[in-house]
Amino acid sequence: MTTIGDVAREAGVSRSTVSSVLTGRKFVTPKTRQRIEAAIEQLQFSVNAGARALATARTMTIGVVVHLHQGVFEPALAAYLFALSDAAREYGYSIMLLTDPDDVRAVRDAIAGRRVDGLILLDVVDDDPRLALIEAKRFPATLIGMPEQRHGIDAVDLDFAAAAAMLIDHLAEAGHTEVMFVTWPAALYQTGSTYAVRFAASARAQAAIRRVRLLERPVSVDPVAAHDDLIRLIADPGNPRALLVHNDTAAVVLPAVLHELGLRLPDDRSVVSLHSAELARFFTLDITSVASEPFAASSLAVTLLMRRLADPDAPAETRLIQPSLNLKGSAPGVG
Amino acid sequence: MTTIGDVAREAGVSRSTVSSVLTGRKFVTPKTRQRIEAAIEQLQFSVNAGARALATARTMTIGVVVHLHQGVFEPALAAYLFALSDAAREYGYSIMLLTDPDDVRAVRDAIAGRRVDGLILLDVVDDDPRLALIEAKRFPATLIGMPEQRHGIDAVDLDFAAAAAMLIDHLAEAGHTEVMFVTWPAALYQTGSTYAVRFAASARAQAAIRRVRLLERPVSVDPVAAHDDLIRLIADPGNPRALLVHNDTAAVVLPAVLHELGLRLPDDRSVVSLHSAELARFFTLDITSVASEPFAASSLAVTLLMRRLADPDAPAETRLIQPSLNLKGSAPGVG
DNA sequence: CTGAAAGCGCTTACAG
DNA sequence: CTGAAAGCGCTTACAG
Repeated sequence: MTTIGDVAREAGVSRSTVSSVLTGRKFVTPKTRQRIEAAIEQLQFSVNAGARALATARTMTIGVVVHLHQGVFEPALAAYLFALSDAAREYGYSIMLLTDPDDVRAVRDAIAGRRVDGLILLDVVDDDPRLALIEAKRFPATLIGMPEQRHGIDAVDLDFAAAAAMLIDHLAEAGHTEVMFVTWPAALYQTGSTYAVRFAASARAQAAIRRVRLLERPVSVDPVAAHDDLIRLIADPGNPRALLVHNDTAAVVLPAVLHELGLRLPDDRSVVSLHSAELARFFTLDITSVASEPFAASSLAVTLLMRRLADPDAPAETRLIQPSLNLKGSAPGVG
Repeated sequence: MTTIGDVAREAGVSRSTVSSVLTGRKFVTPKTRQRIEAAIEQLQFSVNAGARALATARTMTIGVVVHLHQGVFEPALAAYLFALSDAAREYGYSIMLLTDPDDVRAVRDAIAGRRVDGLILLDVVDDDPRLALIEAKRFPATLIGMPEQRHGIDAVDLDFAAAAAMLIDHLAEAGHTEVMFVTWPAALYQTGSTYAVRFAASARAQAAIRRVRLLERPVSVDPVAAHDDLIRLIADPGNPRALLVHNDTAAVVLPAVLHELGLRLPDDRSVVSLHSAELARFFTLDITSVASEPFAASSLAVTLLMRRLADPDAPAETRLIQPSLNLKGSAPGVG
């Protein structure tokens, strides 16, 4: 491999001068600069990122911690990863994937090994043990998710509370007084998955305000089991004909279930849902919904992290992304 | 941050001795080893991965190049990324995501910057310009995909030719003499996406052997457009009632299309498909199929790369993963 | 404006 | 078995 020393020799200057043109942080006369650039070109030189990282104490990489705990809808994650990588590249940063199933260890090792300048955490839960660790080390990080206790860490997320309220309103305005709330499995709420918890709490509150009776019905995230759950729930004449869905698998499986039961939207059932727009695209879901915003959330998360890297002492920021309602024909009528 | 020097001082030994216990490549007497380990524990020391990388010339990270070109079914990629990350971790390696839309630059920069020890390329195409680059630099890499010209680079992939033959056989044995081959958009074949090309070529060859007439019909990868394409194709009475599908979007959209047309499997149509098992799970696709094997392919790719890192001069390996037929009720009858 | 020197935090021959 | 020294490829004060 050719090093900065080779370039210096070729250009007949010192290594520091080469470094100056590399970093662009010092003025170099056009003449010698050109000689150096020619040498770089000729030797096909490119700086060793690791060596630079050691010298500058900046790795120019961001660790993305993905904890594939139960109930996470894996296909939706790709959108976040690509969006994060694209956003990071805008700032010259790369993404390192941190997928150790022991998520605390993933964070501890990443910080200890100094392989990344900062962390972005996906799937944050309430009482997330990783947060105290990050806080203690004062390590730059931003959360995608909004736990109750943020430990002074920057966080960004869709405003799930607003989303739930919007969807309840939509059903209420269509005249529904009873709604079946298709939820994630109970386990997900118990782990304290922040978006699930916030969405549910807000749905309940808004339902109370709108005098809508809300019947909560958990559905599996395993597609086959979800299918069976939904068949049972929807076929049960005792259950409301309006559905509020917050469960990606259920949203995906729902069209097939309705088909099997010979039901049509919005004539036989009214459905509103919260799911990712990408998902809706691929599954051609024709359901009035609020879309989660992987792209917006990811790019905002990177922005916050960059700000944090620039100013470690800035006050912690919390940013909620405003949801928007995506109207389809799945819920205009009264069930 | 605490360094190896702090540990050495604390334990009353030299830095090299600390390093010896860290790397485990030299014998250290149990007594001093214990002192050192105690110091490490007490100071919460952890080696700086970047510094080690510089000293050893091994970064312990693998670059995964993902080129999101048109026609790639994004949700399926997550499975590969997680599988790669898990497999890499088994060997102590991490994954760096390389998503520069300029895929040649992605590879060039990764190699030049020495940020990774090796590369894994997803979505390799025929005449892939990245391959010559890798070959020229003799950089360790393995392809997930099987281009005609492998440039001496290790490669692993599902045996798409065998898969196509299996599926054609299945339809032929059910008595079909005409099959509509639902393909990817023409553009994907033109870019030379190796799996698409190999699958199609083998499907044609096997169809000829089995005296099956194959009508190739491209379908969009955009869900909405795919839906319309399929409605049109399937509703056309001139088209065969047996379908061979190689297009993830089409496979996903198909159930809804059949539903809309009031058609049932296998009574009205026979369908076989090639798509990922993960996809089938999430979409509850009930279609006789050959599954692509993201997990097997990823873990084999990492294994090959590790072998390559250990022995840069080993002859190039090419590994095809044998597909298996996953029988569902979608195609037993004669259409 | 340019260069010599020290340093980033490790590892690895090489002496002893 | 342990330590002093050199080196990995950079950057960055500091002189000049």
